[in-house]
Amino acid sequence: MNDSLIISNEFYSFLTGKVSTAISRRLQRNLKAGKLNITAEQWTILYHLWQEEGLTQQELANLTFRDKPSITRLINNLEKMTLVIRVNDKQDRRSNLIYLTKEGRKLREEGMKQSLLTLQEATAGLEIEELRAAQIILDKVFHNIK
Amino acid sequence: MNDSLIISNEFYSFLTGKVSTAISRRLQRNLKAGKLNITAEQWTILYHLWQEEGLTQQELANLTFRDKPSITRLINNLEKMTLVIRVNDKQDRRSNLIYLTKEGRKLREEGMKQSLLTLQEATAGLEIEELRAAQIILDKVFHNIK
DNA sequence: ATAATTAGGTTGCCTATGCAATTAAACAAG
DNA sequence: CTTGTTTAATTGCATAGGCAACCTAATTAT
Repeated sequence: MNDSLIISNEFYSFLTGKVSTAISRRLQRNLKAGKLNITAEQWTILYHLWQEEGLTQQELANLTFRDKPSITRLINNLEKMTLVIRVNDKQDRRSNLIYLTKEGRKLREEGMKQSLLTLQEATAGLEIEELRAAQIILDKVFHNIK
Repeated sequence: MNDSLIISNEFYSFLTGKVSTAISRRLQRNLKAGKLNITAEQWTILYHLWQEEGLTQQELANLTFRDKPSITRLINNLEKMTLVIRVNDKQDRRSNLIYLTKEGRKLREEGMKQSLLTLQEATAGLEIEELRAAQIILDKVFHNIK
């Protein structure tokens, strides 16, 4: 058994979600503490819309690494909550352009605040260089299997 | 805006599941290619049982970082598939001890093979030292927010 | 002993996800 | 044109997840 096998179990458990689900749950808790009634997944959609509105569902799927049906349902729920609206694209009638409602825009400040807090909690005591190093390694992993 | 904010977006997207969902999907595909009709989540349960049978559901919950209801349902499905069985603990009648069936044990070789393949695909071209470094950093993150 | 608390599991409710199949619009080729 | 292909989105089906409430068995305290 070589070195890569020796470390595999531990490393595997990290990559298969241990850390990311912990972060996701923490984000969820922080959002709730900030009186935001949205899920962590809904946050990822809103996050991109807070940066740029009028994205198509396909673009949101690419940005959040989900499949199209997942986006359809997330947008369904966000629309029910009147945080976003679908606007049919006049240029390409197959596409929906997703816009925030006033209500959706109002959540931006608190949403960004709670996600930044989550990030700070997650990376407390870590050096910038460590974070960069981890990012580079994870990036390589992602490109291997994406 | 300080350094930690500058890198936050990228790093955040990695931590919130980009890499782990990619691995999970790859594992799922590899299991299927190996003719194993189990989900990646079921694999994580079987993985621990292949190492030690007779674990309680609570122990499996701790090992896989899931809550108890999630384990209840995973075991329900695995039991329906006749891969595991619940055995009521005579010492502590609150607990179920989970054992593999013959059929469940038979999946071990192929299951481990496909997960090892997935790990190798994910970490191709990476140095052992890089993996160790990433593991240490992710471990710190996990301990910050677990 | 008995009451109060803790611990293991289950159920209900709601959200999220992946895959496969489908519809409808856009585009390309003949 | 019109046929064939690609692309955006939706729907169906099945699994999985968290949280809260609950039940029962075990443990602790009085």
